Amino acid sequence: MDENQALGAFAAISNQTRLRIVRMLVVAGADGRSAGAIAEALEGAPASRISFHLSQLEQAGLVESRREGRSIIYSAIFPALSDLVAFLMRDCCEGHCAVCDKAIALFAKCTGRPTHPVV
Amino acid sequence: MDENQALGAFAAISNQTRLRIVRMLVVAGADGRSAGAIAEALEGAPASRISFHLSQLEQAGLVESRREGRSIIYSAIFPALSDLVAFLMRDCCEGHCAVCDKAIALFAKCTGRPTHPVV
DNA sequence: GATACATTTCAAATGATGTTGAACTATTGA
DNA sequence: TCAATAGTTCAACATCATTTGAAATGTATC
Repeated sequence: MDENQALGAFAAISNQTRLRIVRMLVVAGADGRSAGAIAEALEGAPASRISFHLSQLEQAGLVESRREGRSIIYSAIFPALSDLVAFLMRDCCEGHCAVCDKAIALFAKCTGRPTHPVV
Repeated sequence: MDENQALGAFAAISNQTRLRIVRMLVVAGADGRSAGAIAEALEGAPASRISFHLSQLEQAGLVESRREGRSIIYSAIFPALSDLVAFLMRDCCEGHCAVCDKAIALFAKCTGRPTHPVV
């Protein structure tokens, strides 16, 4: 992850609607959630607005989409989230912080599947 | 950390100058860095601009400042950073992701001091 | 192949953010 | 107390992001 990707990703989650979507998709894991279900969870939001924000998130590399029948299913890209955290905390305390190093390494192992092996 | 604090924090680090400052202060650890030293590292930036961004970061709760003689020293607020990460990844995979839970718990232990005990 | 459903695209209006230099405040030391 | 150093505040200007409904696209079902 380079600086521009990180800036795009942070800009993406600095909007209320988009932050809510990302958190929703983090909880949903690899299964993801359809655009319609996302819009419904964010009650009162017109479809065009959700679509705009979903495409911003996809642009930022934080979520991906796949078509399933009439629906489009969005899911979080977990490696992108862990890279983002790593970008922010890298070289913490002049590189002498073993605790952060460990946390960064652990985040890199989250795949979005609850069944992944516990390290 | 509530949603509004998280939104403010993400907005803060979605600007190039501010992201560079935060990363610089993450590396610097608890010692921090003076406003002048920060401006110098970001060559070409007028003092008023750095000052504006530092106050935005302080407003967002990500950095704090203390006066030392003529200088004002800024440093990262490490618990705020770890809370921010936790806010984003909380309840990952419907709460069934032991790896993320572990990583979140570790980040909470980083104090910004390279000498803190390795857990 | 017509209809309903799920979602995206578009253009116009609105609102929020970032940059600049000049003037201001606070601290130190001669 | 005067000058030098370190940062901050201000107001004007420029730029970018968000919301909206209406129209368009792609997919399933009758």
